[in-house]
Amino acid sequence: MRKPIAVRSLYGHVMHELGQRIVGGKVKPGEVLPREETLAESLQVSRTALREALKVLSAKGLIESRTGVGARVLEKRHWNQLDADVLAWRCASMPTDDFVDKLVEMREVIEPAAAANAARRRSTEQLAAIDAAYRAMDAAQTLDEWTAADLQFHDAVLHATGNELLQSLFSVVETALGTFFTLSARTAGNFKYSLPQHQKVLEAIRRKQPEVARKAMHAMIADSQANLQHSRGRARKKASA
Amino acid sequence: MRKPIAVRSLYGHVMHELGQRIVGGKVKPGEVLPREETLAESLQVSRTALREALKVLSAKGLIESRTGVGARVLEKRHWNQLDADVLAWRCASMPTDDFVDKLVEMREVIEPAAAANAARRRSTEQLAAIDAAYRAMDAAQTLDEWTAADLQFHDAVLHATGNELLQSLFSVVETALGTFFTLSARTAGNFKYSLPQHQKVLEAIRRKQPEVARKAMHAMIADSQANLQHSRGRARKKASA
DNA sequence: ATAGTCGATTTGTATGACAAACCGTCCGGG
DNA sequence: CCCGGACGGTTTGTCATACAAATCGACTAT
Repeated sequence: MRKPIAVRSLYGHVMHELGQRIVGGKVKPGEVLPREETLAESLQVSRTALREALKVLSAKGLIESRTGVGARVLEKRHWNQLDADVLAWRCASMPTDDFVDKLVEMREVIEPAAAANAARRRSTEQLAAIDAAYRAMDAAQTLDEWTAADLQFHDAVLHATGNELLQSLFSVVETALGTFFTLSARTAGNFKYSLPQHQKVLEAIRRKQPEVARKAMHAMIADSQANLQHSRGRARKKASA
Repeated sequence: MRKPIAVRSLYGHVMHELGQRIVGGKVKPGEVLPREETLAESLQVSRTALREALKVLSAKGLIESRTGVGARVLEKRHWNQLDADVLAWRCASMPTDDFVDKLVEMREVIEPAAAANAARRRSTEQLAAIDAAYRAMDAAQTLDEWTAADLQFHDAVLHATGNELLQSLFSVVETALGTFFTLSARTAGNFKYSLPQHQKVLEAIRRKQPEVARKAMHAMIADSQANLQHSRGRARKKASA
């Protein structure tokens, strides 16, 4: 009796399975899922476990259960699009260019503003955290180390704003950076190319220069976007060749 | 604050009760809740209903259940701060000045950027929706009508960005506007005073002038913030008198 | 033709039972 | 004395079953 290593709880498995089906478009908004008893049987779990999964999906705004009717898939407009799971499900298959653009746009809204606020209000400890992340990026030997340190850097900047609401948007930044690493052309060859840009952000926050920090962060995002466009072009050419 | 739903499901009641206790600070991060059987008894529900509530709270990042240990309240850093329920619970009692400032800050990050993007990309239908909301604000006779139309206006602007991730931040804007209406000094006397500012945003979006729209939205938020500061001053004076 | 009623369907809640994971304790060996 | 492993109590995780409540559609009476 072997169990997968990445052990998730039973209900977690069910939730992911159904969540991916919905977000992936296998069942469309307006449709109703099979009745709980049937679903539970087809997923090999008890109705209890299934129902807990449905409750959480309902909390994420994906479905709505009504007695006598069933669980209906809600319109995308009701989905909790910023939820980490929902974002992950949207990236489960290769994300569309359209979606990547929206992620980049979110970064452009969030991160320059965050950098500016961080430059205004960062504490000494918060600056130290950003600095530590920067040094970890500098010291990174592998792509994995770099990725982890990069995420830590952006998280530390959000944290330094002192606004926990802003920090909760990290799931968006995380997803955006994740797809960037997946799609980007340069990551394989020279994954450290954006280090100087990170340094500029760090220094601006250290010196408490909000507008400098904002522009530095903006430049960094714009550059990574250009990078994406570039690799997109290559992918196109490759596909049509 | 307004009550969205009159009758809630049983598990919904339990979830709100526990959610408020946690967010309100009655049980602090690190503490563990009583065991499920005890909690269920004290809340007069079955373990089934209680567990569904706990699952959803867990999905919102408020608690973590581990077998053999119990349900532990997580650090605030893990909370899903952008969740509509979590925001509502933070406003359940009179929100702290600190929290209101953070809400305003979020608006300053989100809405000017959204207005600019809306001005860039709005469709004819999306513009019509913003226009309709504006006219509803103009025609409002009561504070309730105004409030509803105002929310609709800001939602329509977010929608017009065409970025559903951005639109999911409406819960934040909604909460911010809600506390504004609760706390603001001017709402009682002349609740329509911000109509011209909304008109400027509308016109800029109509004319597809991103930077004009951004500045108009920014001015609107800055003004409402000033308004809040003003009523805060009065509240202070009153309290110390 | 329409309103009201009834019944079939599906979710909501309750209850009891057991499995699985966790924690502290106790015990034995070094 | 110190330390590691086994053991048992505690708590959550999952399952099975039963019934209550809500909903929708069809049928009936007027």
